[in-house]
Amino acid sequence: MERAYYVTTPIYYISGNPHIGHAYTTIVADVLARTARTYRPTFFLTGTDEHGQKVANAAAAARKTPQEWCDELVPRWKALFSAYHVTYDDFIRTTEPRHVEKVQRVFKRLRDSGDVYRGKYEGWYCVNDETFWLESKLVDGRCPTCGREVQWISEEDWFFRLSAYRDRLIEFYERHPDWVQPRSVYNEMMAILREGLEDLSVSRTSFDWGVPIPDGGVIYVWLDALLNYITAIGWSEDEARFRTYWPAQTQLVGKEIARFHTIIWPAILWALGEAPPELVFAHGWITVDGQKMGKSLGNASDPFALEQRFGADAIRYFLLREAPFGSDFSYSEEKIAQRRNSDLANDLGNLLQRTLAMLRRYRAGIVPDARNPAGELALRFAPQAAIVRERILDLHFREALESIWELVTALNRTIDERKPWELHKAGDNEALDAVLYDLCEGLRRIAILLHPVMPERMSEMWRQLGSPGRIDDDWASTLRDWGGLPPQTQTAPSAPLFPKVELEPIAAP
RNA sequence: CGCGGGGUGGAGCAGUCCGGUAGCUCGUCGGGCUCAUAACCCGAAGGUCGGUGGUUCAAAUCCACCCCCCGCAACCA
Repeated sequence: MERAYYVTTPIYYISGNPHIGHAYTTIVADVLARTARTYRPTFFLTGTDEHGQKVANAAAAARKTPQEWCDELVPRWKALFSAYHVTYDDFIRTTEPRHVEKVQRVFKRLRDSGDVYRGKYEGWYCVNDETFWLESKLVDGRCPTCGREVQWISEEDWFFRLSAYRDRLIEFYERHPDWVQPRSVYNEMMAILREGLEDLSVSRTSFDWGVPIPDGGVIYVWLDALLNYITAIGWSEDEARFRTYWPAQTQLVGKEIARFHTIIWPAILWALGEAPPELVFAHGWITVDGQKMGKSLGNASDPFALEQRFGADAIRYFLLREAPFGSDFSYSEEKIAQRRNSDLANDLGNLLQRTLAMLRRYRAGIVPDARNPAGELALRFAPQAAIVRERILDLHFREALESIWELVTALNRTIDERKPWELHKAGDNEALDAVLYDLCEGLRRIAILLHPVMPERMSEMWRQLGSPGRIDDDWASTLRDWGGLPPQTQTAPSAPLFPKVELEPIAAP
């Protein structure tokens, strides 16, 4: 048995409603988790980041307490993930006692070890970004990232000795050139490391919505937030469980928070005597028609509306198929519609339909007994499971889907070449049975391979094929022999898997 | 000297780190098929890989300079 697979998303900062970007990261993590579950123990964590001044401000503006505000918003995230068939194993909220008490324990431990010390901090602080800025970085006296006004803050703070870990970080980066991906982010982080690191202020006294420090103030929200990845799996509480999952295999983050996860996070872990995650992957952003998402673009990016229109599975497919994972990519409803119609309806859905139609017409919908493990298709499919799994877990989703689509095309081509209708007319039952069996078994395998990406629609495909067993069982058993679909299986054709959707009418110029 | 992303057949994109026949999807054109969601299969046309110079036997890929586009307007992943 391989070591457990632990995958995390960032925990989402709930200062507003979720949007498609939140869905994106979480869907990616779900695909990884579902794939990993087909062969090894897996744990998939997501959650919400609920402390900090920005949340306190948002709550105050809504005339609610911060806790009320969070309690009302969290269900929207859970509803979003549910709408997109996300199967997280745990959803952690940073306001939960199980998290808060461990964060305090971390703080105490770091204080005892000297990694956190008392010092005075003066500097410019951006409330919105929860970040201190050097005067030289300010743009016209404003925050260089968000353009808002910054405040001069002078306070006694606790500091994390981040600078002490710089050399170790550089060495670690050099020894593990793939630990931060994609390459562009690795290079950027390495540049930051070479420039030098300052110690990090890890306490706040100007507001109180955070994890309390015993002698006053609250813990800096980023320190609080980062720790979720270990508090959720029992750090300092359930040693066996913690050792099962840590270090995480894959931590997904957006590129704007890469620095926290690839510089501060490993340093904190080292200070605690723990190893850094094996991989931090910083993905790009979704843009709308090449522009950043914005209110002015209407509700186009409302993930609930998108789900209603195209279906969760089609969007999951689109997000993974459209662009190489890591880079920014432009999405539009038109592109989603095109992918859905072309790849899902025409290539895949239609393949299922035509196969089951022929089976019903020629064989009363019953799978014939004609397994041929040495046939061309069987050989073609044999190596694919391993390839697909490897590509997915390497986060090469597009390549994984392309290799599955080669199989879809192979089945469509098979129909054209072996012409079941002619075999039927000629009364060549043996050849007809053989091709029908190959098609059904091929489809069953495609359903299994695509299940992590499109869990709901592939379960429906599985049902129409009449396949016994679980679609999400261990691939080692479901994909072992060309013959997993038992002869005499009664198929159950029904409505098209992916009905075509109308393309958006082109707006008049 | 602000930061970042990008310029590859009509459109959208891979390939660039680790130089060696320029690939994919859509579209177009031609052909095939009739089982199927007017779907499917085969073939073809179409590219001086933003520009200039350099390194090299060989450059989309490495180096230098230059040009152009986009984002950095909070539903920030």
